[in-house]
Amino acid sequence: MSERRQRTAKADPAADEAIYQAISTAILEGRLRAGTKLVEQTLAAAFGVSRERIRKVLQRLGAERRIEMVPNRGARVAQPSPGEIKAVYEAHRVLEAGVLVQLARILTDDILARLDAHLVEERAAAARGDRAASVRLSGAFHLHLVDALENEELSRFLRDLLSRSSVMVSVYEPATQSLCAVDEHGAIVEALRARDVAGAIDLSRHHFLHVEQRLKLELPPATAPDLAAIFGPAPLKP
Amino acid sequence: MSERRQRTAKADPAADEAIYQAISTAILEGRLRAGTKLVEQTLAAAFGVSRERIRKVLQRLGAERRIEMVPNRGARVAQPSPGEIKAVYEAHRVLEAGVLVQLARILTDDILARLDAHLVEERAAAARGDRAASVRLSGAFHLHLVDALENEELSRFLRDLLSRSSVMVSVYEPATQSLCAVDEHGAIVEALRARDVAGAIDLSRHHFLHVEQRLKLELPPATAPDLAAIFGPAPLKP
DNA sequence: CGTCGAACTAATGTGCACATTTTTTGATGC
DNA sequence: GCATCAAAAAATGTGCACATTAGTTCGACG
Repeated sequence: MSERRQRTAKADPAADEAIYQAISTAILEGRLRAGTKLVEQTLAAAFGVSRERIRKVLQRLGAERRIEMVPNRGARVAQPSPGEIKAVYEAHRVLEAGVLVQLARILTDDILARLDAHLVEERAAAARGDRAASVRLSGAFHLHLVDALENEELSRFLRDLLSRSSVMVSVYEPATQSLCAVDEHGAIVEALRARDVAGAIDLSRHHFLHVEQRLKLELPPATAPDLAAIFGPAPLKP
Repeated sequence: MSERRQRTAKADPAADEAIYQAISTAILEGRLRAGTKLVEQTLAAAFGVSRERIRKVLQRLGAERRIEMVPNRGARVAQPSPGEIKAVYEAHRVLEAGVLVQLARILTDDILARLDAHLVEERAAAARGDRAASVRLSGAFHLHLVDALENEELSRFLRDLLSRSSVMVSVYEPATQSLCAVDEHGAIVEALRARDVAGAIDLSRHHFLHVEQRLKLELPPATAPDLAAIFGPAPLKP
């Protein structure tokens, strides 16, 4: 009960993850606007940890292209250009085409059943107007497609793309988040069930084009220097 | 000319890259066997830099899955299981299927001309028996396919897969590296020229299956603890 | 009055010392 | 002789101090 603080943080691996999640969801939910400077010392004070801890988290976010890091100039929340956004969506579209080709080869009733179950869930969320769940499940549908291949590499890549496109949606369409029409998802599953690969790819392609169209590609300057009190005075020790 | 060493390394960004390249190529060329422990202090002494520099490089290699990092237990050269290797090749195959679908849509004479030029180069290397060039150009062919889409995300992902599969080849087939038959590459280009997407995908698929078959999937235990004198006493300051 | 420049401030990069954890070695008891 | 445990040695993780560099402000000169 002495005032003596222990010198080291006892090597707590959960703290890193907690800080990562906090910043990550703050970016996702738009509480940290695109272009906002992320000052290490400020974040360290906000979370009540040392600067090195923050530094590692920022490096990880930088590797995931969620934030942009310039040597000697710090880190900023990524502000993807319309071209980069287009590239991410195109990459997703191209990948899913390959996934559909392979999926048609190994398709089992079990996989179809899981996709159907997901569609039921997704339609239910849409029916009761649960927008948050709809957005989440909409992304999960595409994740289900790759996960069915049971390939860690492909799943990881898609997760990476999804996390980045989520940020983009929050950047370019803060209020009304675009979500995939459930009919389009259902149509893709039906084409798969009929082993119609070309049809499924076409549906997937138009599906993504719809999503891209729905994004209004206008750049809000929005580099308002927010204070890092977004995370509260001491979010880790409430 | 004084003996006084400056305290900091002047923030030399090239040093990090040099160390990264040195370790990277050492893994690639098999001088660092799979499973070899990479001790920070030993590497720091070998390169004549501080331990933190090494630490950053190892973290980068770990993010690329070139080495395996376990908390509190250090880093080892990645020793991918046969399952992981299969996953990487499958991921490459699935991705290339999607690439071929898109490539057929946007195909121009210019792209075909560049692919033809590459095939000429590749055949020349094979004809003169230049094994090293053949291996390099063989990987470059697949890189040319994605690069034709001019999508940074897809190119990055393929580069990642290629660097990992290169390691695997050096692990599982140290002496006679398998290389893609140039005829198969040429056949893919011909199918593309005829806009035969299904045919191109089939050719690509069988092409990868051939490569996979050529890899003898036997695990050499090979965790011989090599000394880090592989890099010489002071490779950065010869 | 505007512009260039130098000092000042603030933020990032890095080496170092120390704590913690893991691994090895040696000794003792069964 | 082998297994178990403890102590030592080694290796990793982390906070801190300081150097370096970008950004800012104030002053002087054209």
